[in-house]
Amino acid sequence: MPRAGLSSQDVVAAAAELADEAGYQELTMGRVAQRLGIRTPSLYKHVDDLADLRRRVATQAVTELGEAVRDALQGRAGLDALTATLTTIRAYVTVHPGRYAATTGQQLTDPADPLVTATTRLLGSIAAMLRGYGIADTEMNHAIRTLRCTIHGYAALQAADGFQWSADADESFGWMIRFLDRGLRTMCTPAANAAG
Amino acid sequence: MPRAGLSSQDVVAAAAELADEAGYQELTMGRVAQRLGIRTPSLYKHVDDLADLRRRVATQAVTELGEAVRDALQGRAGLDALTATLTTIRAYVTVHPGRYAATTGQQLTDPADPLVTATTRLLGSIAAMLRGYGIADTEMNHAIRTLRCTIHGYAALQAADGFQWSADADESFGWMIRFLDRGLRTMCTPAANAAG
DNA sequence: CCAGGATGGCTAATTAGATTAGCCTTATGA
DNA sequence: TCATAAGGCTAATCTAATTAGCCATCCTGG
Repeated sequence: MPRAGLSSQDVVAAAAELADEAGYQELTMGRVAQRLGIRTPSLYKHVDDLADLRRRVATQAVTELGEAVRDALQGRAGLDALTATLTTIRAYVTVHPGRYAATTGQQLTDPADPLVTATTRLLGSIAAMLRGYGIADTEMNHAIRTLRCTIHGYAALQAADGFQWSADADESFGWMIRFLDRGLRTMCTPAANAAG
Repeated sequence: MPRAGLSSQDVVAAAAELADEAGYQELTMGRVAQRLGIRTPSLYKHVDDLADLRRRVATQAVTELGEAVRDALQGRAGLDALTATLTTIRAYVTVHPGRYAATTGQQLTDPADPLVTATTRLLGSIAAMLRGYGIADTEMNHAIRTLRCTIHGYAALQAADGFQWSADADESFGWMIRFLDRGLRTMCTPAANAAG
């Protein structure tokens, strides 16, 4: 019988597509194997187990997202860069809800973990974007974490049920961007800090 | 043999405690039954299935959170109210990570669903808090959604791994509150809106 | 007090899904 | 050419959810 000749990458790719198409809860060893045209136990030649597969899908998602954001930031600064970042992330999660869902709930403990590396890279792009706002180095960590919460919250809610937010979801998205922009601009003026 | 005499509430309460203590991924029918001193199939006299149990835990979490926030907002306004809201939510998620984890990934489609009702109530408290900032009615939905994303993002990350954020997690939390406060204050001044 | 249904527990059995053990063929490369 | 690693397979095991059906307890009305 002809050999399929799969790599771990192929398995993860199939799993990612399945999660996007059928929902993250449908990401099972059986369905991934079926999609690849092999029997379930054969998957274990390529991934350790289901937890490993899920984590690899999450890693792929954060990696792709990081690359998309990095590309989107080319030549942009300030509000333009912020808008590009959030728009890119929204587009990614809309197209790949299953992949993003794989990232939620993952632990980020081991520094050598590829998922941690990918996350660090993505946060690095966000840091670069923030630098254009003149955020002081001492406050950079706080700003990154704050933005990360908002972005992750938006993405997680979007991935979970795509927002029921009736017709004005786009307006709310735009409002959120302006809100973040104003917050960043007022947080980095000495006067505003003194006033706080 | 003596009857345990359990109600659905008892089962959900046991499940919620288990999720907090052992982690959401350990929330299984078997472990809940064990904790209640009954056999697994007996649980089905009180809940439909595991998905139902998970959803009930999520509903309890959002309900408790809504009540805590409502209480914390008594007699407060502006930055004081914002701080109280976020501090309350952070405290809740720290004590009850498993319950909060149950809320992530739940669909909010059916308006008659208790989880949707509880979520609406919680968002209502946040709306009341925002009203103190003088947010225009036309922008209230945008503001609520934006704040919801930040809060959910923070809570989800906190519930997932409790933040690795070294020692200055408290400072970042304070920074985030000030950031939101400034954003809300500048978003509701006509001058700022005209400038944007 | 007693019949009788509803309730809430149980055991046994089924199902689905993950995982492991061990076989066997293909591909590869000394 | 043949030894061997890699990658597929079947069969079996294990865990967890779920269903079927039994039986004791409880409560209620006569």
